[in-house]
Amino acid sequence: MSTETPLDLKKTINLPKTGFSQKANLAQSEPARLKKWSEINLYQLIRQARAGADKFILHDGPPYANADIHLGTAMNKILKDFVLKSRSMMGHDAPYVPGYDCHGLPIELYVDRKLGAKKANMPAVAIRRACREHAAQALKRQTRDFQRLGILGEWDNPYLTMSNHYEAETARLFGRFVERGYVYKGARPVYWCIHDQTALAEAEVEYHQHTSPSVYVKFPLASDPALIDPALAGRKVFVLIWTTTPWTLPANLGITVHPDYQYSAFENGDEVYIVASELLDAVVEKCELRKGRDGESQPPKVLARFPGARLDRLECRHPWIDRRSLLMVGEHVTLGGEADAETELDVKDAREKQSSSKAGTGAVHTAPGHGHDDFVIGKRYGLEIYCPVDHAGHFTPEVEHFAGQSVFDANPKIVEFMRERGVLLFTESFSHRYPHCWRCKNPVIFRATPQWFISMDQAVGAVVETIEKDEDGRDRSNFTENFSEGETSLRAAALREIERVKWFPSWGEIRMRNMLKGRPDWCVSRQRVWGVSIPVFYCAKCSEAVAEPAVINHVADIFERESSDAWFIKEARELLPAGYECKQCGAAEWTKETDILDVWFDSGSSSVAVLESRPELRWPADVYLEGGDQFRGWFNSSLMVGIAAHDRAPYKAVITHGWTVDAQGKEMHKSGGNAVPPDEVIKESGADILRLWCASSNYFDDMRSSKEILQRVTDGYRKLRNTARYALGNLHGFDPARDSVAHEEMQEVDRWALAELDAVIKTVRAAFDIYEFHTAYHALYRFCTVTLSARYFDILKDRLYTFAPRHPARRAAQTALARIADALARMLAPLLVFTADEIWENLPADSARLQSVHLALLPEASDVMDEELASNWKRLFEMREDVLQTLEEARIAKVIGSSLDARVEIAATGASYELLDRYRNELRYIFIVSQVEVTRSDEGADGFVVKVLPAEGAKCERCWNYSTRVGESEKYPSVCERCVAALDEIEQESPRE
RNA sequence: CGCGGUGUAGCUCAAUGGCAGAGCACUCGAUUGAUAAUCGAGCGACGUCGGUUCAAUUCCUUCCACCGCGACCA
Repeated sequence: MSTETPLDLKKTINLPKTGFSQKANLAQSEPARLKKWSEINLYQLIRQARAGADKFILHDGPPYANADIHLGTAMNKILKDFVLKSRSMMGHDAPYVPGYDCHGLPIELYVDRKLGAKKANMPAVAIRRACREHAAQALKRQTRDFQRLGILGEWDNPYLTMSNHYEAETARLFGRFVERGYVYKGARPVYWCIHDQTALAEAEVEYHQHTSPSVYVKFPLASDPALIDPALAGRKVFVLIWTTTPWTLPANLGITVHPDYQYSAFENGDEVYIVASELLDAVVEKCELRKGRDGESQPPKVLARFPGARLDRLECRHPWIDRRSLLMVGEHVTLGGEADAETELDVKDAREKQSSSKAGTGAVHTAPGHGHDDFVIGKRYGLEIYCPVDHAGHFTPEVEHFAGQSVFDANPKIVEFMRERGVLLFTESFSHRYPHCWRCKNPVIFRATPQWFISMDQAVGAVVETIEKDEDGRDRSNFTENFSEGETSLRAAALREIERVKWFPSWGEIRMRNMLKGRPDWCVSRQRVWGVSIPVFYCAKCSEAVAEPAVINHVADIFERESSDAWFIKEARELLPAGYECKQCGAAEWTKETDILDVWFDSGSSSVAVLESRPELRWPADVYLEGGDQFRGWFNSSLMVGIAAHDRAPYKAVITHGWTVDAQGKEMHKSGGNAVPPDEVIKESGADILRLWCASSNYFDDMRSSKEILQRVTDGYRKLRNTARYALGNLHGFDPARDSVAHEEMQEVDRWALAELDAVIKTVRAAFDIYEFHTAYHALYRFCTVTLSARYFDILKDRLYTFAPRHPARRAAQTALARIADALARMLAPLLVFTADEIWENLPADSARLQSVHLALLPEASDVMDEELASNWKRLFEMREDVLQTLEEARIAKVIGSSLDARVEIAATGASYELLDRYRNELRYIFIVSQVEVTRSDEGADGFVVKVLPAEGAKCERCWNYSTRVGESEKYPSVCERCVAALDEIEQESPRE
């Protein structure tokens, strides 16, 4: 007892001690924690803990059940988990039912490829079975990966768009659209392979270089040319068009010009031609149109210039068919097509190429049955969607001169025919990129075929318009008449509803509105097998189509029991109500529609199919959260279905996130080497790192990810972890129930730290409230690094380490630490699900503590704000900056090493002096020096001057502070007066043997 | 080409019509009682051309770059 060694003194220091390891080892600890959560069924425990609370419904947008997850899908789900967990911790009952989008082309194509030639002999049901299996497998893998991210939800019972109930609901919702008169059947041009005789989806088309005949053709103006310009009165006027598909000319019904471009009418012989002014020279040169009225060569003489709008709704004649060709205006018109081989050339070549390769006249030949733009503008002008080409690519009999010929074979004949007729001005071979069939590699055509539509602009009224059917695409129904924007139209309702929705970020509404304003009718039919069949029947005798809600519901009930496979297995008769007869002709023989529904119709149905069928959910959802691509996708299709079902948007709020890009902001490509695969991050660093990355970035923008960025995130994680660890370590032996100190009895710095905590709590809660997780993260991170680590903890060390364990001042610090650690765990919980729970477990023993932090609520900020304390301490820390700077200078000058070697002398005046004087006895602890001397100086109104000297006295062996009183104690000769007192106290607390 | 978004230090984020803040990274230093830690100091930025204003990173405009959606490629 009399021979105390330094080692024994060291033992009287209260160093941090905790089971919370410095090294996270997340790759191992996370799976273990997941296992534990699964064993206690944490998701259900959370639901139970919030039973009866206000619900918060985040409705999951179903990812496509095809490939494995990538960074983007991981981020999407993590953000959803942030929302769910933060809302749950704000007291809501926030159930999560994840979903999967199972039908559709990508899976069918994948299965096609896998089946290869076998597919031809397989019935549709067998192909569907293969698709179903593929989807089931993919979603199983995705589920595993999503769970690994720490996302809690009903993973054992997700919603699948291919489940019986879902398919039945999808069919019923189609019936709902029918019931409300939105559904019609019409023609629409689609990619069509004349070799395979099938429609192709966009994804099945590939572009290759192709040589087509380029032709310049003159269309005689039928309207009075004086309507364009008086100078043209009485002249023979022609509009010049250019096309590389002469075979579409028999289907020409119009010519489109740009309303704002300038057009010129110029003389060639005794004729007058109209082209875009900008292309005048190029056309004249190409077609050699330099004849004056006298037949002599001359530069083109322009008779009039006018905007394209002047031509609107005038008429031309078809160059050889007795039919009008309507002049229309459209914004899609460009000045000249370009042979686009330049992408493969270098820039210099490309520039040269570009100027010489311009072709076109600024007046676009328009065949609504053979082009998408042509279709859209044709519809706007009420033109027929005319397609005199059959499924094999042959002209139908009504096409004079060319009937029965294949369109590509007819091309040169049409060119020759036009030359003979004198309507052809010029022709040449033209190489350009042209769509080809991905399977047979033949060039494809655009061809109007019958499709099912949902009208955006009117309730059509009649269930199905009677269409003039002649087997194959030559659909003569004219659904464009009486086209008016009704109050009850889907578009009007959608535009109304989006105003009621809260958009995060706010510009989402603008984007949605622009999208809704411009979108054409929704084509919901697909000529495929992997999806929900369009539940429509045709009378075998009179072709009457039956699309009745009652019949559709009858079919849906069968789907409910047997899935939509029933449509492919059963005869029409078995699917229809018993004894159903045709209302038109009384026959009872039926055929089934072979088209399936667009997958966007599937996923759009989810709000009704899921939210209304599960007791824990409700319609509408509080929030949808997806990437910006879903404005046109799921946000849109869900809105349509919501309106059809309930006249309401299915969501109260919509959150959108950006894309995951690389460090340069470029798109990530699997092959580009810049991709950040989530599974690798998890394996190397842990899911919490991935989650923290999501939390650290502003997801409203694109989210950059790279090695360096993840390294920064990992650094940040370590700082958070160490900060928590330090708090936990100093809570060793602290029992909050027994040892807590009342707020008034704490030191000011403790109360300051708790006030700072309150501020962070407010910031974090507010940020969570508006889904700004990065704001919360940065506030928490700043709190940990600056407030805690650099300031509070550093100041606290002396008190925590050297005071007797049960000293009230030490207990006060621990009381604050306990509150801080508890609050940190709660606030970090939505973001760092694993680590926060680990912190939670290592908090001081408390019998009332919940099993998991995820069962807890966010901390509340206390209402009391001590303004004076806050401003005093703000100023004190500003002064501290100056002191630290001066200390650094002294360190460089080798006056001191550690700051405890220093004595600080401050000469202050005015308010600075008042403040320093008031905290006179605290200053050495705040500045972490051994001695502080404050004196009043006379200079200036307010300010202070810092001087650093070596500390006086000797260094206390125990607390490392310098003191002139070291050695006063006989018992503890190497120790300062503070430590003598502390050691006496320790002695009393636990007398040594 | 159209619609929408973004552009602040190497990285991630702030703020603001009046000297642009933070943390990390980097450099240097201290410490060895948060130690594969901790503390300090230093370094470092408003994409571009104009305009409005006493004053612009902030408001308007041009252009550039990047991202998404859509259209085009006759």
